[in-house]
Amino acid sequence: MTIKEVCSRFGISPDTLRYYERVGVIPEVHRTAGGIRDYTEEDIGWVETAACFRSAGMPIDLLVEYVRLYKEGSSTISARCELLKQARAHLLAEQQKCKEALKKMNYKISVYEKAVETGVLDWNNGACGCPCSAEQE
Amino acid sequence: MTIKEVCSRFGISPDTLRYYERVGVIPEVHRTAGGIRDYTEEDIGWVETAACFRSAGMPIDLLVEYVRLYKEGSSTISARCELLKQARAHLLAEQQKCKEALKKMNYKISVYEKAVETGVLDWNNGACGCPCSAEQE
DNA sequence: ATACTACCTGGAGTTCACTCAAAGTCAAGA
DNA sequence: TCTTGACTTTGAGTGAACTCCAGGTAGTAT
Repeated sequence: MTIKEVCSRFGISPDTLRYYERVGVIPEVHRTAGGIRDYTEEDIGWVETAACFRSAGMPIDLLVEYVRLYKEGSSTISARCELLKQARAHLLAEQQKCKEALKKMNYKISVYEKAVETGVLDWNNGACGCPCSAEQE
Repeated sequence: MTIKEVCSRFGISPDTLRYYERVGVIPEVHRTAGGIRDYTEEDIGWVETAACFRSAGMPIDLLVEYVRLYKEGSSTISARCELLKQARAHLLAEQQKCKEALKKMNYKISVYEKAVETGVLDWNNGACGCPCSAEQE
């Protein structure tokens, strides 16, 4: 599979894919005799994993370290397991932050929707624990 | 409340707080006669909101635009409402990406935990739809 | 054989969100 | 009053993650 096909499949630019390979977010990709990248299913699996974790905000370093350990072979299995658990903690923290932001956001939107109807913003902070006191008008 | 107290309350550096004010993520903060920032409850409300949304990955521009509209007064209420809905969509997308990454991560960890016990990595891709074919060893 | 397009590399440039430094001011304690 | 330490501004510097560019090669269509 060409780089272009992989790009359109995952919504990543060719520059980004080459960058990922260069810094080690994914292992070296298979090439044609002429030196052009020809992604195997295995390569694509790595790209999908990298794209998934990156889109969730996982830092590059962590993915690079994982690939480094992977290349070292089965002696690093437990190290990789620890790394993944650390990565999971990171993701759970991100998810929690999203949740909190969404809670706050939903409250703000509900107040604004009422205001769009009535023309008056009516914050009711104490009741919801949402710190919107700064926005009384 | 001094800048230091606000910082320790939200885990933000003084530089970051001043930066937020400078670029307009939060409105101008109240000052003492000597020109030193003295955060009111209202100011703190803005900081909390900014910190919450920023930690969830909301871009600075969006928050700046919201504050800009807020300062323009009640004529921008419906515009602000639209902006918040757009922001919510952004957060929901983030949350979804976290969820997908966690699903993949949990599968990988489960495989690795088994491998740490047995010493053998045993991917079972077809069964879970998880693209881990790149990591068979 | 000749275009033409997509790919290659190495390295420089960009964007975002801070973060730091320099030089000066404010405020409390000895 | 002097010192000390926290605050102020302006502007430059940093790190992460791309993104672009120049100059060259691969592969296909005519």
